[in-house]
Amino acid sequence: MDQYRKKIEQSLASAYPDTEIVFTEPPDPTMGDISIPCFTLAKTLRRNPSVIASDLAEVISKDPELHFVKKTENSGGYLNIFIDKPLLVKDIITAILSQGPAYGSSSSGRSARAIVEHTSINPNASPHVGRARNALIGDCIVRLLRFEGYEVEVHYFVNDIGKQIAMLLLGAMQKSGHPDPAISSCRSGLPGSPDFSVNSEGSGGKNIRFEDLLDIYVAINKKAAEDPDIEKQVFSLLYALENGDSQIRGSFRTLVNTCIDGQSAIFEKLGIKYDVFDYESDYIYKGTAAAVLEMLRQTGKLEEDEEGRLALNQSEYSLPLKAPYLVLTRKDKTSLYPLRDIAYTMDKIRSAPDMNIVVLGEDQKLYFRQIAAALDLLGYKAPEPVHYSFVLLAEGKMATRKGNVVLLEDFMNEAVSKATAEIRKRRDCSDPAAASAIGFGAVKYAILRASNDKNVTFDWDSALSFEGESGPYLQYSLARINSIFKRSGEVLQADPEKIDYAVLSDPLEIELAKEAAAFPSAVRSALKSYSPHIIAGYVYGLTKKFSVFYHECPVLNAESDELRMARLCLIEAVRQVILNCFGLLGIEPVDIM
RNA sequence: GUCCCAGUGGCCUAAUGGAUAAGGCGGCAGAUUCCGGAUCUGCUGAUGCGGGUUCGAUUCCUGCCUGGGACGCCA
Repeated sequence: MDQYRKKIEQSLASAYPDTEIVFTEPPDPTMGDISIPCFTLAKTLRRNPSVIASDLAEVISKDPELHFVKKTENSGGYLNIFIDKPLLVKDIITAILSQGPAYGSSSSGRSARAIVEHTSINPNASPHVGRARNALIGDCIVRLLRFEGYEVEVHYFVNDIGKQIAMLLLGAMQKSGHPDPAISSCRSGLPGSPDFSVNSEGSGGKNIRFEDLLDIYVAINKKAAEDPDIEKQVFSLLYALENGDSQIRGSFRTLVNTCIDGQSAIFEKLGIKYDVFDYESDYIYKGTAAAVLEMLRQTGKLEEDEEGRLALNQSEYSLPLKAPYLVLTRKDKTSLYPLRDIAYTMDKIRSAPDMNIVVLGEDQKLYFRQIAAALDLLGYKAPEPVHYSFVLLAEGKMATRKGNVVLLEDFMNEAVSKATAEIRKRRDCSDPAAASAIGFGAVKYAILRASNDKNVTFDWDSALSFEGESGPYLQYSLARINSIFKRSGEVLQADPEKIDYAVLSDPLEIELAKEAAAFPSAVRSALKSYSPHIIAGYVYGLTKKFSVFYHECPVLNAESDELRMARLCLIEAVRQVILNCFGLLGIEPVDIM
């Protein structure tokens, strides 16, 4: 459709220079394939829209280049254009089949380097479905960029330092039977305090399992709320960590890696992979955080408050803050998260200056503007943030530290066991591979279908629905296409170029082909706004049209051989586009469901 | 208090300022001698409230209401 629009645009441009032609699609296919609203033109040209439409029609009919235009209709200020159907269908199908897996890509990446940072969950527990939204959106963006030809490196920022992780470590030490006296003797927070590492032999950490972390984390947070001593112990741990206590450092790293391994195993099941794990603590050990602090000091905007904390004055950036400061250190000059984040982000920018994306929850919106301002002060162009809203529960918000969450893993397990049951119901057998693909497909679709900035209320029933607009519906449609080819016993011997597409005259066939042809523009708009839901919605629309076609237009039992071949080509093209969408969403095809 | 995001049938979701607001779930009524009924067909039913801009507003501006998020010592 794009190429037709372009040609029409060129043709009209010579007749109407300096006016922009806007194209839309008529609400009903019987009204045409392309439409030009003439109202804005009417205003600039000071003529009736209907007259303008007639004029445009005149120009179009006289241009031999526009032979593909079958007819035009003037409809209340809109000029509706009908494309020659056999030509249209042929163009669509041959384009899809010749480009195959690359169909829909405009290769805008051209091997340029890109970094996408996503997930970056605190390594304190198994991820809940809210965190999963970050990973799924991020992963889809990665897939879109790769589809467009970018050389993408996926980064995960491991927040392995800070109060919450120290809290978890403390909880782990207590849980693993670490003697309390050793902990209390550390309260002074002085370097050289007695050993309370958990990774050396004999003391706990090793036997802490990923599955236990959430309980430990919840328990210690509860305890801390009652006992102020806990916080003091936490700060001593942090002090020791920042000041190079290698055993403490080892304890942190062991615990954090237990968590990261557990988390990435879960995400890997969903097809989400990371290229680089960046450890936040390294920015302290390597001295980069300190170096950045020094750079900021050079700008003259770093101020020390009466308590001794260092904060960046951001008043010139007019951020909607109560006080325009970004606090970078505690009063003991240990770093706060923003400082480490700035140092880290600078690394990423140096590595991929042109395409640098970070996926962040909406709670980070203002914070990220502060980071961007700090980077700007240092002459760095901040990454492009992609924000998303939180997943809520019917009973309220999710909070890891309170323990009222739906874990992604539980969601995945429920979905897979439901898929297993459904398969047994239909085929009376077990098929673990298909069950996983179906269950995980349902999980991904359920999370990706809503636009990023919309709150999602998680509800088990609808999240686990395998009917209607769902992942399994998509896979089912594809399985049906595959099934037709399996039964046909022949793989398209005919050259798609030589098929007579004029036999595809049913409106359902033409609509299906046109829907398939809308894929490239869906990719463009998904990428433009970093919105996976556009792809999700698009592929659902395509499979929906296929289902209708499937019921009305028999392929294998078509009235004639010509029609049969043409329909086979059509569904082969549809299959290709569905597969390309699956590649973008990370949903696996299933042959037999 | 200030700032950001969202408000669409009973529930969930869609719609580059364009024509009759598109789907899913639920409910009701149907479809299988014929390529897979995880499907399809029909019915039911919606733009929070008030102004404004526009030939035209779910979309832009503005006031209010509701929900989510944020606003130097968490990350």
